[in-house]
Amino acid sequence: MSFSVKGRSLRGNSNGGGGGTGTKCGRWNPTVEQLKILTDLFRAGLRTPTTDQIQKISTELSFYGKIESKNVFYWFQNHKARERQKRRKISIDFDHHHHHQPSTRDVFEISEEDCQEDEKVIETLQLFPVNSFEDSNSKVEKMRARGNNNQYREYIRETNTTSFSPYSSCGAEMEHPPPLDLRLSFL
Amino acid sequence: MSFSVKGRSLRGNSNGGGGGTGTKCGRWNPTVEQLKILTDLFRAGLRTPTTDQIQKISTELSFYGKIESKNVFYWFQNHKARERQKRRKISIDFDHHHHHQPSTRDVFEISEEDCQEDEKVIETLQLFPVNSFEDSNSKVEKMRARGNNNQYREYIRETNTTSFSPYSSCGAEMEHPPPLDLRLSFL
DNA sequence: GCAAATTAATGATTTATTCAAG
DNA sequence: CTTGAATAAATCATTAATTTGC
Repeated sequence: MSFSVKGRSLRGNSNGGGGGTGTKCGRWNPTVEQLKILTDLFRAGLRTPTTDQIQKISTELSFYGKIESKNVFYWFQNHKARERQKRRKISIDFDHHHHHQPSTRDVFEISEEDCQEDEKVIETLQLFPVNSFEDSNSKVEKMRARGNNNQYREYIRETNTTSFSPYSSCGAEMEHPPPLDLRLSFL
Repeated sequence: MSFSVKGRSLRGNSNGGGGGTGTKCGRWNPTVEQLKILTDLFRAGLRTPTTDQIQKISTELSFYGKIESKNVFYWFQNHKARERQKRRKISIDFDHHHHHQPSTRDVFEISEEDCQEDEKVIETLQLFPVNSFEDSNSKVEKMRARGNNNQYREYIRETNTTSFSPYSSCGAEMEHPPPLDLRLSFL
C-alpha cells in the first residue's frame, strides 16, 4: 500500500535565498513571470531548445530573477518528460481498462426525455444497457461526425514575431516586462 | 453580479431528483447520502473514475435517488477541478499575505511540478474496500487514486445509463442501504 | 414570517492543451 | 503536419442560500 506521500510542502517557502540567511541559494525557483514565459514557449511548440535558444531565454528570463542557462535546459527537459509521463500513464490506464471491459462508448444515444412527470413510469426498458454490438458501427459514425474537433495546433503563436521590441533599443531600464507577444519575439 | 440571465424560458422545472420525492427534471441535485458517498470516494483518493467505476457508483447511488452516470462523471470532474482551484486560491492568498516578491518562488500558477495531479494509488482505494471507517478528518490528503482513462465527453452523449433505484418506484420497500463502510466496497 | 431580489454553489457544456499515431 | 483521444480549464446556466423590505 503505497501512499504517494509526496511531501508537497505548503507554499510560501520562500527559499532560495531565504529570509536573509546569507546568500546561499538553493535550487533555482522560477518566478511567476519566468514560469509563464517558459510555459508559453512550451505551448508554442518548443521542446528541446538549442544552446543558443537556451542562452537567449535565460537572458530574457533574467529580467525577472536570478537564473542560469542550465535552469532553462533542465526545465524543458523536465517539463517535456513530465507531460509525456502524464500522457503515458493515461494511456496505460486506458489500455488496462479496455482490456477488462469493451468500450462502452458506442452504446446508446441520448434520450433527453428521461425526465418525466411521473416517476412511476418504468423507464427501465429504455435504459437497459443491452448489447449494441450489431449497431455499433452507425453509432460510432455518428459520434465521429460530431466529435471531431478540427482545431489545429497553434504553432503559430510564434508566428507573430513582428520583430520589434520597444525595449531592445536604448539602455533605458525597463521596469515592466513587455507583453507576452512581444516577449516571445526574442527567440 | 455577473449573472447572465439568458432567456431560455424556464420550463417549470421544480426540482431535479431531490431525494426521491416527486420531481421533475431540472439538473441533477444530489441527495445528502449521494453527496456523502461521492465525497467519501473522493477523499479516499478517487479522482477520475473509469467508465465501469462510474457505472457502479451510479448504480450504488441510485438507491438514494435518481441519478445518471453522467452526473457522477460531472461531479468528479467538477469536484476535482474546484478543489484544485480552491487550493490554488489559497496559495495566492497565502503569498499575498506574505508579501511575496517576484524573485522568490511563486507557484500559484500551476507549475505542474508542485501541482501533483491524482497519482496512481489505485490499489489503495480498491484494496480498502470495507473498513474505511473514515472519520473524515484524517490528513490523507496525499492519497490519490488513478483509475482513470477515457473521459465521458463523447461517451455521455451516446450513453444514457440512468441507474434506476428500486426506490424510485416509490412504493417498493427495499432493505435500507448498507452502511458506508460497506457501501464503499462496491468498487 | 414570507417572498422578491441578490449572491453563492455547483451541475453541465464548451474550449484549448497535450502526446502520439498516421 | 494532421488528426485521434483524453482531459482540464474556462465558461455557461440553474439551483440553493441569503438578504432585504414589508
